[in-house]
This record gives sequence, C-alpha cells and structure tokens, in this order.
Amino acid sequence: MAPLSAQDLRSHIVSLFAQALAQVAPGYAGATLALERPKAAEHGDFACNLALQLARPLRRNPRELAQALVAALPASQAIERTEIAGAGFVNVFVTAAAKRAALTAVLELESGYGRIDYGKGARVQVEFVSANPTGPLHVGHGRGAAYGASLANVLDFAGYAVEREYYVNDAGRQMDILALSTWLRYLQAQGVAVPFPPNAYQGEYVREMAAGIAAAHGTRYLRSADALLAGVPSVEEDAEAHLDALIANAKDVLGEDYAYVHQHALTEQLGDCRNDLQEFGVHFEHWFSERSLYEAGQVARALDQLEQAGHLYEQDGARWFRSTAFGDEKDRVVQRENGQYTYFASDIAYHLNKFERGFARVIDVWGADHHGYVARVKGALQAMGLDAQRLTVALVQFAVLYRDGKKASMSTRSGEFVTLRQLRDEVGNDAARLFYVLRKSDQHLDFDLDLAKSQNNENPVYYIQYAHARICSVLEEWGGDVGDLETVALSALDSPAELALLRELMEFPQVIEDAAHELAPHALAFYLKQLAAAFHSYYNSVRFLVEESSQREARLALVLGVRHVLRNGLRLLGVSAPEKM
RNA sequence: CUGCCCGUAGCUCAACCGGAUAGAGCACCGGCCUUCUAAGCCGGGGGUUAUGGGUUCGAGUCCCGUCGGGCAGGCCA
Repeated sequence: MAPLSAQDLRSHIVSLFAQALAQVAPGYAGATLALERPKAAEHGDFACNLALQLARPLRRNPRELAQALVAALPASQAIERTEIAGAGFVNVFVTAAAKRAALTAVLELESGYGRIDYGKGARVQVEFVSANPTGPLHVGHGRGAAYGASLANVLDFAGYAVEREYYVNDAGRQMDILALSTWLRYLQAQGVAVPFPPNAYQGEYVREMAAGIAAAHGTRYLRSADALLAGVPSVEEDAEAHLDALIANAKDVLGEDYAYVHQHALTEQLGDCRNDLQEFGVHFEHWFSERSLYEAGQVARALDQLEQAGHLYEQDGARWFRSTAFGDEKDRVVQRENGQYTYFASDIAYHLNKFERGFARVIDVWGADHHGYVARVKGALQAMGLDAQRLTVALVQFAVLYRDGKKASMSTRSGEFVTLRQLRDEVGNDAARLFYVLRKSDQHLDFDLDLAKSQNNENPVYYIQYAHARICSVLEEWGGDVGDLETVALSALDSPAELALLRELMEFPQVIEDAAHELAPHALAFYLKQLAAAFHSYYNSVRFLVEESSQREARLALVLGVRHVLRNGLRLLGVSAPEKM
C-alpha cells in the first residue's frame, strides 16, 4: 500500500467510519465523529465512540449499533481488525505495515513532520509578555514569555499564520515614574540632596541608567532641589500625590530635557528587555507602541466610536464606559476628571487596532492577576460592534520559585525580585523554557530551582535531551549516511517495543493539533517525555548495531524517526537538542 | 462581603471540551553496566479524584451547597 502519514491514516479511518455511519444512520451522516486515542494498548490504536453517542437519539442499543457500524465499515488494508468493547466502543487495530508506512512519512518529511494544516492559514496574533519597560523582566514574565513563544510556535506548526507582538506601555504614568526615578538618582549622584520616594523604582538598574546619563552628558541635567520640591505634598500625607507632584515639577524644571530622560530610560529598559528575551529564544514580529496610539489619535477615535454608539456617559467630571451592559461588574472610567485617559482607554484603542488589522483570531496572554479585565475589554469590543469571540485571553498563573524546598522571595517594587536573567543564569535557558511550560498554564507553577539545575534522571530536560543525544551517538557509531535510511525496508520492525514506538511517532501530528486547539503547549512537553520514555525503553531492550543488515537498518531508521520528532518538538518549545551530553 | 480560578498517590503534576480498570515522574523497596552514553532500563507497593447532593447509559470533567487555597474588586497599570 502507499505510505500514509499518521495524519492521513487517521483521516482515512475517519472516512471509513463516515461511510459506515451514512449506511447505518443516514440521518446522522453529517455528525462530527472523532477518533480517540485509547489509553491502553489493548484497546487498539484508535477508538470510536460513535455508537455510544448515537444510542440515545436513535433509541438503539449502543452495542448493537457498534455491531452495525463494524459490519458497514468498508474494508481497508490499513486495518488489522476491529473489536467491540465496553459499552459500545469500536476499537481499531492498525496493521504493522500501516505503522511502518507512517515511519516512512516521518523520514521523508523530516523537520516538516508534524506540520499540519489545522489552522488553514488563518491569521492569528499572539500578544505576550508586554511587560512595562520600567525594569528587568522577572520570573513571572518568564512564564508568559515561555508560554507565549511556545504557543505561537505550535500554532505556526499547526498551520496558522502567526504574528507575535509585544505591546510596549510607553505612554503611561509608570514610565513617568521611571523617568523621575532615574533623574532623582542622577541628581543624587551629582551631590544634590533630594529625597527618593519609597514608591519610586528602587532597583540598582536605575542608578546605572543615571550614571550612564552623567557619563554621556555630565551636568547638563543638573537642577536645584528647591525648584524640584516646590509645593510637593509630603510622602506621609499622600505618597502617590507626592510622586505625581514630583513628576509634574520634573517636567517643568527640565523643560525640553525631560523628554530626553524619559526616552533614555525607555530605550535602555526596552533594549534590556529585548536582549533578555532574545537570549531566551523569544522573538516578536512587532513591538507595538502604546504612545503611537495617542499620536495617531486612535484613542480619541475609539472613544468617539463608543460615544456615537451611546456607550459612554459623563459622571463626576469623568467619562465612563457602560461595561455593565456587557456583563461587567461595574462601569469603568476611560477619561479621568483631569482629562487624562486611563490605561483602559488605550487598551480599547489597541484592541480596536488589532481587529482592524484583520486577524481571524487574537490571543492575549495575560498574568492571571488581570483576569478582572477580560470582561471590560471584551465588552468594549462588543460595544464597537466587533465579535469579541475572536479574542481569547489566555491567563497564565504565577510561578513560584522554590530553593531548598522553600519559597524564594519575590516581592515587586522593592527591587528584591528574582529576574528572568538570574533564573536563566542559574538553571540555563533549556531548563527554564521547559519547566515553564511543563504545567497547564492556568495552573500555579512551583518552579523547583534545584531540580531544574540537577543533572540526573529527576530532571525532565535531560531525560528528553538524553534520548536525542543517545540516538545521535548510535548513528555516529554506525557511521553511515542517514539519508540512506529513508528508503530501507522496514519489515523487520515487528516487536511490541517497536510497534509501540511507531505508535508514539504516529501520534505527534495529533499532539500538535490538540496543543493548538487547547492553546496548551504543555501537552507537547508531556508528549516528548512520553516519546523519550518509549525510546529509552527500546534502547535497553534491543541492540541496534547488529550484524543482520535488514534488522540493523530498520532499527536505525526507526530511531532516526524518533530523532526527527524529538527535534521538531524541542524546537517548538525553544529547547536545544544536543548531539552529545 | 462579592466575583473569577483551583483542590487528583506522601511530593510535583497528567487525564484527548462527558467515556473503558484515574496515569507519569520523584520519594520508598528489589533487580540490570566485559556489548551502540546507567543523565538509562525492568519489577513492586501506594487513590472514596477535598466533601455532601444532583443531572444520565456513563462524572475527576457539567449543576448546586460546604470546607480549604490563590487572585481580583482604583478616576493605578
């Protein structure tokens, strides 16, 4: 028979059932039928629960229905046998020849094996990280980065046209606080006696930026403390008002020079963030500036649109969006009493902009602490007459670091947080990338630093990579040209371990589809562990470099196929596949 | 107080949008290196899926209550 790839084999069997269904229950011919992967090998390679699902509407005994389906199932060379089990499952056992043919497809497709057309080229935007450029990325951002990057890779592999985007919050108050913080440190370094507010950015990196400015421009930004502190309420009175007054004075006192300090701080921090992510294997097609929304008048335009649709109103001097009309708990302010737009206002404009760019689907990756924002953003989209269903917000739970079995401290603002860079330096990029996506994203993550660093069998990173390195080692020992293995006879592959491994390889495209559908890269990570386990088991059960050539070549072809899949999967997760360990 | 998320082996976690006997790893116990990498493999014990009800052929999964944990509830971002 002609080699069917795993994906083709699956759809081949689906079509057989569709034909059987059309004969047994013509009225339900259009029903969507899905094949399950049975957990237990005794249940075959595929299972169909169609009979169970049709039992009720047809008012027929499910086992009887299963009998009828099996009887109506067209013959196929790919099917060894079928059996009816349990309440009415139809278990399908695929022939060894069909499984070997799937391996042939793996060897032909190589790095393309597993790439599917599930997304049908639809444009999808994945926006992630989007941390304020006000300081180094910390370990919480790291999880969003690893999740978002892996997810985007998986979606791309599943046939979507993916665009990765980082939303740069370069317009808000937080940036002003950073600029102020930097300037205050600069003044202090110049010997000016100014206080440093407790709610300003405390980190060492702020001092470094100040030193950089001094080194490049000397005393150009030196001003008197009196002018800066004029009319500023005390910290004890109102810490936030204190900060805001200092910012206002800084803008006054520095005049044109304020823009330089602001821009310098932004450029420095964004650059640092970019480097950090690049080293982490995370890249973006677009870095989208919040400020550009204001400069292009898009914030005002978005609010006009809401205004004209009658979804805004004035109260207490502020402008509100009636988000309660769309299921939110309370209405939200979009423009403050002082005329300033809120963060929410630019977020509305940003999402309008996203939708206007024509994405079939928009995925926002947010920290779980932002879950309260989902309703209002979706509400705003609806209010503007857009289909909020096209937006999916993937909430990523926090990651908590553990060292020596104890929580490692992670407080914000105080400057005492563990940065992503520190984490990467400590455990390495591979361990960080894999550990971050080893859990379902909506699940809290306990990140065990000691485990991530350990070089032993407890560490899943090494477990998977070791499988890859072992294969490379075997192929090198063999010394032949792996290209030749593509066409060798595979009929020697017939042991239970070999058929089990073939079955694992066949599952890969389906794993990609599931991971894409569920937005769940962890499914891929689990699969790779499982594939590595099947390989290690095989490795210990049989010798590859045997005298008999057909057996030797067939086995080498099989492990070469495993290597392709391990590489493809690890690549999507941003983890390296070393050839030697 | 209100809303959202979560609760699965001693520990860390899976379970294919309701399917078959709830699965892995670690830890614990016992085995396997003169042969392609022992960072590996093989075997063993371990569960009332927090708890009480409900829905149906069938529930860890859906609905309600209770207990326990996390996160939100600014004219902050």
